[in-house]
Amino acid sequence: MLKKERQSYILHQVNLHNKVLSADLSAQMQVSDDTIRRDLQELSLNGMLIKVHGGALSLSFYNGPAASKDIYSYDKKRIIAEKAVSMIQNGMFVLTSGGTTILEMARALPPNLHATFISCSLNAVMEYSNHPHCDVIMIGDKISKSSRFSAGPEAIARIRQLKCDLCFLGINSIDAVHGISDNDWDVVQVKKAMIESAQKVVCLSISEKINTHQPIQVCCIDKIHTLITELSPDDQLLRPYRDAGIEVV
Amino acid sequence: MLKKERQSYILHQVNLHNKVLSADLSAQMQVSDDTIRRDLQELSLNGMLIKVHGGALSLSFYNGPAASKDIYSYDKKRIIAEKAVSMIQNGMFVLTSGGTTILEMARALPPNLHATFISCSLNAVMEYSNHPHCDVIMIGDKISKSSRFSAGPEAIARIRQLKCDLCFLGINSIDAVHGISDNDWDVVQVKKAMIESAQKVVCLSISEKINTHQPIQVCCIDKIHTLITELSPDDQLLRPYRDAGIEVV
DNA sequence: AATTATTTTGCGGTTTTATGCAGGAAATTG
DNA sequence: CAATTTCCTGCATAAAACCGCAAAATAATT
Repeated sequence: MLKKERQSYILHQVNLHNKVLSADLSAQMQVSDDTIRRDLQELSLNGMLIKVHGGALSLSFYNGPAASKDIYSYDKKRIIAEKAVSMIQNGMFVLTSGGTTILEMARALPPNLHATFISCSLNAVMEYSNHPHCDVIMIGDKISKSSRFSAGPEAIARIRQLKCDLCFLGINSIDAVHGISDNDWDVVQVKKAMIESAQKVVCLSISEKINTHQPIQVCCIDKIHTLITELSPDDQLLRPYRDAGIEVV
Repeated sequence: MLKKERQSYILHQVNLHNKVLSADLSAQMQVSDDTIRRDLQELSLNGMLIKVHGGALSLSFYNGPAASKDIYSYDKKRIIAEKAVSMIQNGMFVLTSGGTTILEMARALPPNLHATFISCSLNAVMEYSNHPHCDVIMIGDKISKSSRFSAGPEAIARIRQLKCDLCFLGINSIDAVHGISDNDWDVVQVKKAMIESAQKVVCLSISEKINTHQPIQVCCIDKIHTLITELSPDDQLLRPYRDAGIEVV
């Protein structure tokens, strides 16, 4: 097993479980404690994790999920949110995923809007339920803890019964070849169902995520009607998507 | 369990409850008193909390004026929560309502418990989802905004499909004649369904609510198996309930 | 291809850290 | 003020971290 390989496995484990024990790792990969210790040291030096006596902790353990980075992209998300809310009309049924961009949208809803929001995300539903007039429907199922999201066959079955006007997806990766992709199996299943249950699919993404891809495909690009980023609609980066017939806002 | 992990758990608990007892912590995490004491000492040195004889207080206790009022009934709810969690065994399926007493119970769950919690309450589900091992299932439906609760026929239908080991209800009123009653139609419908879907129904209530009633009946008293209050089980106030054959804890 | 340089790894011995335990001091409670 | 609980100090122990070195694996060079 290569050093790089080992370290990426360690990172994977640490981000998955929020912690790792040196002893576990050395047993799992059949290398000496010293090797693991040196790996953790190196990763810690590069700011990939936090080393502690006996093992290591993920960064999110201290700063909360990537605190500083989020504050940085807050403005961008705000711009996206403003563009998104302008698409929502009174009386509409709106299906949404979770994620920080969607939360920003939920906060940007005009107080006099009368619409119905449907979501699997605990955080999003919480936010929607602060709204004075909008109705909110929570889709239930087993909660996927990392993302605070109902995921499972029950949830998917419920979504399938719907046909909403709009579907807003906060996305992790989009790419003209691979379409939308993500790294969480459960989330992908739910998003797939949401896409099928809406007249119009709108993707929200900060420009950093444009032209990247992740292991699991959500859908190919022709299922998407609209793409919202913080950039100007005629930005060069968005050219491939305009050419593919997507409305870029 | 890593030292930092433990300390972060302590901090979490302190900020949640505004206070912690060393004895509770050492029991919950199965380490010696000394370890906890040293942790508290260290955290106190770093200004993360305020150490006092027997435990620690959150900083907001001194800084923020908010705390002291809550502390009074907090203690009662904490006692109730402790009694309630002791009824939960590994592997059980537990149906719960929402409300502050239930939230307190969710926070008091021992970290090593493995159980499945099912609820309609957004707040409760949020709290359960912080637990490292327990599974959490959200029942979905239209959100009743005032109480942040899924309520409606869909939710009731889902609950009807279950047969759980335990049902914990946080209740607003109980009375030997009228049984349990409440003042929110939607909440009552859901609670009714929950009662029918559990082997054992446990009511949690602070003593102030004993012998009071509200407009809408949830169920009559013989549906209840156990009543938990902050009082001693042989308190005079609870006599009528003991006589009615309810296990009073 | 052979050899040299560089990196990576494992091992023995030492130091540090984390934790529990025992006994006495201090604090809290009734 | 007596009894119980909690706190502190020092000590013991086991685990983890560290250090230096040599073997092994990899990469680079001739």
